Amino acid sequence: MIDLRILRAEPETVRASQRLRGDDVSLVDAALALDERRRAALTRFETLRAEQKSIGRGVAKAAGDEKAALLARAKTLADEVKAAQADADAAAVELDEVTMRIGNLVIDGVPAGGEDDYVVLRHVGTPRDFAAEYGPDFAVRDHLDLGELLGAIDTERGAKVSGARFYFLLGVGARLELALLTAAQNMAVEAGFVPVVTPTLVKPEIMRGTGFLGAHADEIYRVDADDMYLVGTSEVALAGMHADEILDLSTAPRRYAGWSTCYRREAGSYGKDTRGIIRVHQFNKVELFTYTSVDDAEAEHERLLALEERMLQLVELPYRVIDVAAGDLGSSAARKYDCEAWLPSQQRYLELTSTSNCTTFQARRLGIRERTASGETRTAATLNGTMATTRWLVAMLENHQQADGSVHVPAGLRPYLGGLEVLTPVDAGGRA
RNA sequence: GGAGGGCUGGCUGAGCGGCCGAAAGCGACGGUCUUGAAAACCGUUAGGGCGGUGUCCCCGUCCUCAAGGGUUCGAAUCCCUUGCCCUCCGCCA
Repeated sequence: MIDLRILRAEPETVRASQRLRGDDVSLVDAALALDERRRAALTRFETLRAEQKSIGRGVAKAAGDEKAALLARAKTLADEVKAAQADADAAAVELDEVTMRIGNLVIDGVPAGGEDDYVVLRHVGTPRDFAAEYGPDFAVRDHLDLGELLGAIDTERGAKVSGARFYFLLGVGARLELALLTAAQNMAVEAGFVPVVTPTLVKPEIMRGTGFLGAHADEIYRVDADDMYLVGTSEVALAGMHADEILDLSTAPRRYAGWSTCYRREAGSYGKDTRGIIRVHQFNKVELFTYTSVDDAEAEHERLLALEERMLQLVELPYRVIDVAAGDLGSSAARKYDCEAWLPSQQRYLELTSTSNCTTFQARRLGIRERTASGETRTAATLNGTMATTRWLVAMLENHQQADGSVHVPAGLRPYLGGLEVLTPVDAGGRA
């Protein structure tokens, strides 16, 4: 939710942001008009209510005729107050409906446009030239071929048990995922993040508060019998953790590294990435989440990005960093950086991390505030970023494959795999 | 699943339907005392909306005692509904 005070004080800033996002600019003026109406209705109600309270106090002290007269006046006032309150409430609801549809204020420098208008900030690492290494006839294996050779991924049985977009990770697949996530959480802990294992079922108000019931409502699994939602990321639980709290962020931000399973319906992506485990209904993720003061938010965003990049470098993946365009930010983010790893089998980049600076947008709706040094309260800023996910296995298998179908294990992960240096194909028996 | 109990300020915990946004204690913060600290003593201490003058300090007013309805001139206090928490029993792990 955007700040109404900014909307009133600098409507042109908000309009410009809406324009950059390609969103409806007229919402700004609609909100301003409704705000005007709401404040007028509120003043009317308050005036009447103040009189009612004052007369009410008089009733208690008065007696006889005087009391009767006051009671008569109070009776008519009671109805007027009730009506005025209904007016003010209705105006507030209408205003809320409109302001909820306005996206977060985009930060200066974010590229305009939609999904394809991102700006590439840098490339790190170099994609391998398999033809040069193994000869022109070498056929690059995709992650599913490799995963099956290694006895690491079984999508057929995943489908048998749970349907399309489900899978089993087994053998070195299971070990590799645990190694990756453990390494990620350890790196985050060393950087000062508190490790957390979060709930994955949350109440409606938390899901709504984090903004995931808006445009992305179709993506979310709902457990009907209990009116709960399965989270698509631990960001939901981590943001909800301090809802309606006033935090002391004066000495340091609150930093968490949440480990959770994530669930996504992938409604709307029929036929897209259907092979393997690129796009699945269930996966695991270590997510960075920071509560900080709004002044520090942009610097923290750079820190999160730097940590993500360190993790990508630990597992030796070639990647690029993009500054996501305004129209592709989603309503909460004021800026978003994605890291995309090279995917040899498809000759394209695949998103592995995404870090968003939500400034005060998410925190305002969740009632997350901080106590400033001068003792005042103000809305905190929240940021999140991906430290590692199951999807990383896709890029790791493909980029680290060798001619015989074995897969090189990055040195940084070996401590988590008992020193294992190479994942080697199993014979047919390994899968059966 | 069955039976009870309960939701009040950072915490504990009072609160006859009418100066109750709320006693008291703890904690926190400031001060006195002290070489310093502790103790003691004094003081301050919920959040938010709107308006005003002001604009690094205030003033007025309204809302909030789990949420939403209702009764009443007036609700933290009475009634209803919902949610959540706790205890005991049963069942399952």
